[in-house]
Amino acid sequence: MSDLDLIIQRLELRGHRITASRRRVLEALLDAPAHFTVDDVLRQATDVGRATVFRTMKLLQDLNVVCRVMMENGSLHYRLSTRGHHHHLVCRSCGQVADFANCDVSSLIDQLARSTDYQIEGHWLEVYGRCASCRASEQAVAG
Amino acid sequence: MSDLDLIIQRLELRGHRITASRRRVLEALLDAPAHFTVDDVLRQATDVGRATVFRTMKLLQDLNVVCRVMMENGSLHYRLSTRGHHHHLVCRSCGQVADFANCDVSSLIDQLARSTDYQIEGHWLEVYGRCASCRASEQAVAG
DNA sequence: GACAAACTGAGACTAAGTATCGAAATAGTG
DNA sequence: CACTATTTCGATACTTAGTCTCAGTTTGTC
Repeated sequence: MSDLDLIIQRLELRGHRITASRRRVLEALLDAPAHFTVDDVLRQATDVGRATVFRTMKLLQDLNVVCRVMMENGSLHYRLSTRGHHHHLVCRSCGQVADFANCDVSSLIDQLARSTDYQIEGHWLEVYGRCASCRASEQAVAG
Repeated sequence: MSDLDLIIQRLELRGHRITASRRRVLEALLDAPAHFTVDDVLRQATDVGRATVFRTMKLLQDLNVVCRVMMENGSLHYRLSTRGHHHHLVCRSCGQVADFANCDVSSLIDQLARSTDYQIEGHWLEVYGRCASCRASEQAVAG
């Protein structure tokens, strides 16, 4: 079963209708690079209205089909989300985004809950840096 | 020396001019609640142009006078930043924002650097939950 | 006070997203 | 297949957050 079919199944299970527009948006997503903006989808999914693309993106977020990545400049990009809860590691040079799920924020969270008396219910973590290959090529130039 | 004077000193040290508009923006900030939007500042700092308020806010971010808090709905608020590097703990009920700096993300970061071969240079962490007093009042209603 | 550089406000513009609403498509039922 | 309730659609106007431009003003400095 293709990725497209799997997502469609997920939509159906939740009682959402499978329309031509949604199909076109999904095809655009699956065809997009690792992360993209709503505008990219708009350009790709021809003849789908602006509002519909935004609506569909929001729906897909609710269904955990896509997630948002906050870029360092504050702009939000989207990305197909594979796992459930995870975080992003964004390369400042090439923009590559890697997921990581083995996040041990939980011990931090526990400690924080104790010291602040908050009941902690969620968190958002984005990490920025430089990936191995970008570091390598920079070193080549510098040296 | 007042908070205002301290910030003005910081501006001067970096070679920025002290203008009437900047003064008005600063007064508005210092008078604002714990977190606020640019619009709040605009309303408060009368006769300062939109563009100037945005420019000043950006400048103050660079100088670490204010920092941004990402609310759970994705909107950005601003807040006077006391410490250097810190994170936010946002209460979902009352919107109160607490800082925490004793963040032990560093061990997570080290581990992540090893496993991904990224050179990690920055991170952004926001934590959401419910503060003690909101929990107490909810329990009172429920029970 | 003169001067260059920094800064300003007005307003047009962009980007990202929401609201409205009549029209069209869909899923389920007979 | 036809019917119908409901969902979804697209166009468009609007909002929010922020940027850009540019002529005019203010500042710090000499």
